[in-house]
Amino acid sequence: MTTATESLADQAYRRVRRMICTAELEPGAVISEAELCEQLGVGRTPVREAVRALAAEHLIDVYPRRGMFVAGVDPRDLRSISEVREQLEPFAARLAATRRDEDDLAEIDDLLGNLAAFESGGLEEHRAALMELDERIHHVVYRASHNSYLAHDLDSYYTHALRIWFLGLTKVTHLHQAVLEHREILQAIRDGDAERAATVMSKHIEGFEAEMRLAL
Amino acid sequence: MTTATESLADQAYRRVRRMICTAELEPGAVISEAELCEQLGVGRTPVREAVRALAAEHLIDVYPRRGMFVAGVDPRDLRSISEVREQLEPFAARLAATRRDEDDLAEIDDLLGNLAAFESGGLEEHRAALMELDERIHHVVYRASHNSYLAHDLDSYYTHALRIWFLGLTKVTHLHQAVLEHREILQAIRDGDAERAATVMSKHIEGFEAEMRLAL
DNA sequence: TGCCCCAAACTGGTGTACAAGAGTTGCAGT
DNA sequence: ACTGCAACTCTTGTACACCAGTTTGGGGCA
Repeated sequence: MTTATESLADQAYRRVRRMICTAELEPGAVISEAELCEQLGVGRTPVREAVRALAAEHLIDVYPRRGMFVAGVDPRDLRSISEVREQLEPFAARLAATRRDEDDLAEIDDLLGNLAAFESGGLEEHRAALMELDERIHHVVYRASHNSYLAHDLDSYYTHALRIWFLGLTKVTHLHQAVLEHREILQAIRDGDAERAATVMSKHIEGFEAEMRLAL
Repeated sequence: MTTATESLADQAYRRVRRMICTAELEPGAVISEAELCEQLGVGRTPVREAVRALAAEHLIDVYPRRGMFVAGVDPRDLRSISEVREQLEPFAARLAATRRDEDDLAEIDDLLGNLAAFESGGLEEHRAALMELDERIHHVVYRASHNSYLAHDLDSYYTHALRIWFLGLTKVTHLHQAVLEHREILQAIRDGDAERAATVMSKHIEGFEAEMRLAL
């Protein structure tokens, strides 16, 4: 073993971020360092580090000497986030279509296979699996863009989008259409069709915002 | 004083970031927590927090249990950063041209005045002042875009670009042209000419990358 | 003389104690 | 009954002590 034990701070960061973006910690909820400490079974330093990192991503609002709260999300935030994503996601898709290497293509083919399996079976009952698939698809695009700065930013935005998704998934319609779009994006990237990849990704992001706007 | 005492961690962050992007701390230099502690006169916690934040921005590479080093900068980084900036800066300029409010316009007029003063006088000897002006100009664009997420990301990229600028300013030519472009950008935003603002900003960013690529 | 191993020193990672500010609550005075 | 002040308590901010892992250099052995 290469002691692949990621630091407690990283673990804490991931767990808290997951709690926040799955709405297990609702917007406005108080974040108590002490509470997180015993909940995660670690000391204050890792918890503090995780919380600071989340604050830097605007997932937590910290009021010095008063308390820390899960950031609220209002339509303006949705608009701001979607605005940037509408620029960056299609751009990443365009880059991915021109730069994908063998590893990327292998991952893309694997994901296309998973998508096919989903399309034959029912969709609605596999919501969790579908969300995971969505995440994998977006991340392979980020990775295939071969621009680590872009990938990092898009990952951060994806987290925000995911949270909004969880908050507004009273009724998630158009799942089938979303799946189709994903397939089209992956195929375009695989085929090296940059323009089509960008166009479909653009529609995908815009559709997401429109749907979330209704649910919010 | 309104006891505007920002936390020691924030102060440390700013100071170290400045040290890095002015190349006072050269790429590859070791970052010693203990050394920074006595240098800044604060404890390890604020220093650690600052360093972690800088690591999150890719300005510092941290190898656990081995040491921390100022991140190197190679042409690939320049390309990656410029790629994203070429997307986001013109977009921000476009937004700014349509959303600027009274405060933004006041700041823009002030900056246009400063620019005029620079154009009449010599440029070369006021390098520091010109850089500060450049920073203020970019930041007013970010602010006028009225998208805090976009502004935050662009600020981070601006820091990287500034560092590259410092590293490669053996001979900074075309200063006059850069000043002209700045003026044109500000005027376009003031006039609400979104397309022109985006176009000029685009050229500005591309020109920056081309020049830095030569110097690197 | 060259190689290997062990130990010391330095690094960051973690936990905890203390300090300081903000909010709240209760008491006293009007 | 209401208002103002003061002390309390809960929060985060800071400093420091301790721990684990990595590096490195010196000494012993082949």
